[in-house]
Amino acid sequence: MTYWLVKSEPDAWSWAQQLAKGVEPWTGVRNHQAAANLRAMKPGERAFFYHSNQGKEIVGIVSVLRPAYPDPTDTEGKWVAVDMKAERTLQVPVTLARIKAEPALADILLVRNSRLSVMPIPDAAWRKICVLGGIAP
DNA sequence: GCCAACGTTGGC
DNA sequence: GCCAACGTTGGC
Repeated sequence: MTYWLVKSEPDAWSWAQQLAKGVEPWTGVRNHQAAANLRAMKPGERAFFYHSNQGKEIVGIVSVLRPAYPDPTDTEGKWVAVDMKAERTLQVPVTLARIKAEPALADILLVRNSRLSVMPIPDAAWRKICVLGGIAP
């Protein structure tokens, strides 16, 4: 069971929209490392939903409803999408600043590689962020 | 708005 | 195959 984090610019797709819609295809990933992570996702695995650019905070949790399939927005057919389902909203959003202030979280890819949009999150970091977010892991 | 980090493109 | 130029992402 791997935990994940996915980024979305709230201008393009916000947590409020995800909550309202429930299930949404996660499309448009055009980076090989991120795409490899999408391909590794299994149904039922969970991911933090992070608002990039505006907010810069983890706001919710989604789960993988449908694993990797050809991204319908890719005409060449070489990239993949997954379907994400809204699970729950964090009691307290966990900001990037808060994460950076936490020595135990200094090594996560969100901090180490700010440009990666889909990444795995180690179990211990997942639990820590859930605590910071005011929810049970 | 700026810029660092990173990926991609194209000339050689 | 190297690397400079350029574009994009995303934090500040």
